[in-house]
Amino acid sequence: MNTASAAPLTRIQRRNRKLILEAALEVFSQHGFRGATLDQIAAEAGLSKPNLLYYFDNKEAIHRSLLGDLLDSWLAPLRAIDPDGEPRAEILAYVRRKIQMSRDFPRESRLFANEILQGAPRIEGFIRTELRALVAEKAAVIRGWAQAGRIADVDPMHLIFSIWALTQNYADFEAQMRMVRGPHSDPFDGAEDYLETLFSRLLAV
Amino acid sequence: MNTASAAPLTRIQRRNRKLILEAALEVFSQHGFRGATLDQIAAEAGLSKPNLLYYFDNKEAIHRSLLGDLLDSWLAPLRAIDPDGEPRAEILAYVRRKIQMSRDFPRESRLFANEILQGAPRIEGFIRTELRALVAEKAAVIRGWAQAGRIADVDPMHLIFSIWALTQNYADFEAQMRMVRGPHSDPFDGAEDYLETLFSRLLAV
DNA sequence: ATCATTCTTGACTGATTGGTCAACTCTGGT
DNA sequence: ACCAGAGTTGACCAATCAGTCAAGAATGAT
Repeated sequence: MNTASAAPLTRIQRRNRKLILEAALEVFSQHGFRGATLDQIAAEAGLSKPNLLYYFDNKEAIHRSLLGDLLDSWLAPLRAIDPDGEPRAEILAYVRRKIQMSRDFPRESRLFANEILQGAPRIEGFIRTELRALVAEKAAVIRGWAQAGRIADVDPMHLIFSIWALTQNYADFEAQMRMVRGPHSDPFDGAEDYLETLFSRLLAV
Repeated sequence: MNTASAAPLTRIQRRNRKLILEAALEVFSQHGFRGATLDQIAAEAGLSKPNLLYYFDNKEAIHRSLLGDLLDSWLAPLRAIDPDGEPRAEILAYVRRKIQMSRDFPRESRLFANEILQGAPRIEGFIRTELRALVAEKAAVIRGWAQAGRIADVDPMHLIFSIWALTQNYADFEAQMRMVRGPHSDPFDGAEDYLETLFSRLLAV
């Protein structure tokens, strides 16, 4: 039961791998890589620790598998920005996609945040190559829009970073928001409208 | 060498406590509470592990001491918002104070971020009481400004959260920004101007 | 110079960590 | 019903963890 082999997965393999990754996501996203333990993940998954290590080579392999799945879906919303689209609509749609990801996959967002806080040791390659290239490409698109006077003249890099910060914030700092706003509050309430207003006014010519 | 006693600190005590807290900040802010080890902190501080425990009761006492120092300075910039000041200037000054804190104390920001990501178990009390009360107070001030038509009509809660997200972002995700923007870049370059533009346009009536 | 106090640490402990292994049970094709 | 391979786990291991302790070294007031 090693890494990627050509053998087709059995029904049991599919079920247990999913159980493990689901449990690991819960634990890693809350405690980070070093703070998480295999015993905790095993307990959360309802499996024995040796059984975990039957499906994954070691602790890092589980973590790597989670990050791999995550990074794919992380690029998609940014990649979907259409250079030939209506500039303001494209950017606002990107904001909307990102905040929906924070709402639907908050633990994935926190897993990512934990990794960055630790200096991104395990995804440095991804960030320096794929993410960097994609950001450079889309920043050029946005710069073009600004120079053509179709949106306000803002620094594209800061714009992209601010979109990340504002959207992921709702997932990463959800605990704080709930505590500050009270027990019966949903941090996402009004978030989409607020961010649409914010970026609309920022980009208006 | 226990907790808070009335005894005055000696020269050696002051020096070593500072060494320990400095080292602990470095380690805790990168790995979180559970991911950090006393051996690591001891090595970073250049002291032996038993010596660490001569100055602090246990691992948690070191962490608590760091957070305690932090939370004091965390409230100050928000508290400084003057209800009788010029609304837009007050809010922009707050943004400026926050981003300067991110620039000057990035590790403190990451320590805080780590704590929130883990569900804020050790500062839940602080958030639910002091921070919550202060946020409610300042949100009321901002709401008053909006209703008086002195700034645009935005949700004060979302406004405050977005200021936190955008400013702390430069410290918490600094590693990612450096990797995306290249080796010779300073993430803070242009950040202050960008945020001033962003919030100016958001709040303009 | 004396000496009580403060400071320091090597050697330790029991608990927990990631990971192994041999023996076991279950599954599905025949 | 059989059985080869897939799946499972109790018992274990070495390493690391937070924390203890007794004994020694440095300090500073007299």
